[in-house]
Amino acid sequence: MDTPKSKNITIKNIKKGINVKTIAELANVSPVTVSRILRGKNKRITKTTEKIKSIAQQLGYKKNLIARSLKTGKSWSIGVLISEINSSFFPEIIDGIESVLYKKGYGMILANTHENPEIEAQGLHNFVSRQVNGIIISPIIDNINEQYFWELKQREIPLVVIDRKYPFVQCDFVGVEDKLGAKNGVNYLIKSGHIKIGMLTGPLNSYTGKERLEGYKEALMENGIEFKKRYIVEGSYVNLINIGIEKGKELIQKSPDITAIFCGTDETAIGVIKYLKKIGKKIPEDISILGFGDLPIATMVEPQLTTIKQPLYEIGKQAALLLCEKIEETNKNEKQTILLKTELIIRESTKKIINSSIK
Amino acid sequence: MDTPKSKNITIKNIKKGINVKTIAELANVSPVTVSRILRGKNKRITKTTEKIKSIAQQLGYKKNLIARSLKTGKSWSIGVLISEINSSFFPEIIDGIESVLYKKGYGMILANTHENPEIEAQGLHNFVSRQVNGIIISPIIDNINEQYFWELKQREIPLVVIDRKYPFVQCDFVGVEDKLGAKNGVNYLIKSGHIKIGMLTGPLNSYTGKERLEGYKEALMENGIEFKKRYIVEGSYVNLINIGIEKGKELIQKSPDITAIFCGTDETAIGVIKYLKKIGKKIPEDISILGFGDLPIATMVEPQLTTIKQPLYEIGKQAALLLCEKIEETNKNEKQTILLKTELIIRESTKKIINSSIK
DNA sequence: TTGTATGCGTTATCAT
DNA sequence: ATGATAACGCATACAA
Repeated sequence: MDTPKSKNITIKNIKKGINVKTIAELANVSPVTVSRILRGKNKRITKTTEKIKSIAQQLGYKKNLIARSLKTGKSWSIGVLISEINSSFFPEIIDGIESVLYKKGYGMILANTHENPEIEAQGLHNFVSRQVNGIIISPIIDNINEQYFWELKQREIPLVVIDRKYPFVQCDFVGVEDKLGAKNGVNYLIKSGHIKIGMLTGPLNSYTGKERLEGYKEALMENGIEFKKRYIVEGSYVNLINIGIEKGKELIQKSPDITAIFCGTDETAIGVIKYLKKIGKKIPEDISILGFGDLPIATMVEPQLTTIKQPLYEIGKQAALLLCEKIEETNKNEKQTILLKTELIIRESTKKIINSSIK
Repeated sequence: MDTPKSKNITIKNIKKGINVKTIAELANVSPVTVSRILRGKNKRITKTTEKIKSIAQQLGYKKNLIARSLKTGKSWSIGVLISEINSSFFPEIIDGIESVLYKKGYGMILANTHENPEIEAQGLHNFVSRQVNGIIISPIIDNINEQYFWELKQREIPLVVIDRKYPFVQCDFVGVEDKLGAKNGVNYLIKSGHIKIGMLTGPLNSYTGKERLEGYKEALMENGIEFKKRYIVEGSYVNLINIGIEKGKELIQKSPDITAIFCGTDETAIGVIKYLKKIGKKIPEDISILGFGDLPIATMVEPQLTTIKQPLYEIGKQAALLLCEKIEETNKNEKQTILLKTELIIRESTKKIINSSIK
């Protein structure tokens, strides 16, 4: 290895201030040459090539991505804005997102809105300030930050929306077939002999809440079953277990005749089961329970939950892939909607009934 | 509002290229003045102050944090490196971290090692490249990236380790009183009359796995109960439910006489319960089960889990606060270790026994 | 292949 | 309070 000729490089520089200039001085070449060689822009390997690589290695040189970003206009970072990291829903999506971004070399800046519109606005603002090359967002339910989407468009920052489709703006979207999934699930209940089927919906000001209710309605309609409002109770997406307990109670008291309940999420389903057990009902013997999501807990509880599986990891992966295509401009399509398939997972919380009045 | 005098600002500039220079030209001042005013460095409010703020507002100017970082040497970003985002453990910690960082104005760059040492090394490398001002890390179990810690020290990048203490390097650490928590839990079992207490440990090459086993041993010792190797089975930190089922079986077959099992995590506890139920055992009547963690699932399963609560959100919060102190140099202390208190949460999976041979 | 000149957007410094 | 100059670290364009 070369012993670099003594120059006026201070200890301090060696410890934390190693840059192309430092290396250039030590190697007696210009900074540009160092930059080129370290980026592999020179094809032939010469003495200088090796010398410079060796020095960089010894000094622990790491490229300054901030400086590179400023020069090249590409930050290699992606903003991910979700509503609640501390949930059983988003972490798997983030895992999927990160798996793609990591491979492509993008860094992920994560922010959490807690369903607060001001924080959402601030988060998007920060992303712009940080010059992100793209954004993945799961908008808050009461999406009132419409102007921000427009602004991102003006700045030509690609945006992919996940989970909750934004109703008023055309955008790239990745989600699941909420409506069809719900419909298939309820169809299964109907085929199992259930007619009086209750539903504990998600919040009906949310995309997924509405879609899943639609699916429920469609399944009833296609089977000639009348839709009754008293079989419906609206839930929310916070404090899910307790919502399940409360609203499950409300539903049963309003409509004690139901033989099955379709719940908008696995967690509310678990809450409902908790309540039903408490009042002495047996699941699925007395009442069948159908969840939505297939979260890990679905197999931990008893009875194990029959539910509609959402491919969370895949949502994240597809969203990140789509975003990268938009960034790299390899995908010139107009705004597109990717709906991933759901899958009905039949476990223990649902049961066929035979003595149905119609059957 | 001022109508800015017509200058040669193109539409394209207005859309995405608004910077201090653009605003300066429109306001007939120098870029420096714009910069100062937008940063609030001028105390007196003059016509120009308002004029510039108004123009910036109208044009949707957002500061370029990349450029500012390069100039000021402060990136306002923090790297967070964890082993598995898709778990019931880290998301809450991240929530705690983010709550602090958001308030202070730092962005969070998140990366996921999946317990892979190469990805961990790469992740730290990326953080350095991105000029992060600090790092929070939960190291992989077989921590072989020791040189990286040294390198970060050389670069004077503050580092806070969470959850898994790094054994060979002195570092700032935030975790919980694993040993004491485990000891208190096992003490509770002993006070409830249990003597033959099995343990399904975490991986014993991990800090937490070792500490919790230590706590178990100490509790036995202090109560004059002999430690028996055949009461111990080693688990891992992946695929936890199945590990619980498998290793629970192994433990019961090895030592059918045990009346209680202390599990290294809530999830393995749930796995163990699953297995025990399958072979017809009743919980807690036949065997008491004690978990560790108090994850949300602890109250969803049946019986609800008696467990040792780890304050996850608080771990994240304290780690972020400590990191910020180190960055802002308001905390000049040597490397410090913060151990948060655990809490024994008594629920339904444990029971007193009376016909103990000693009692 | 190598080097010179220049600029990315911002701010620190020094002067006015 | 304002402005002129320079610099952060890197990479592009052009010339040699």
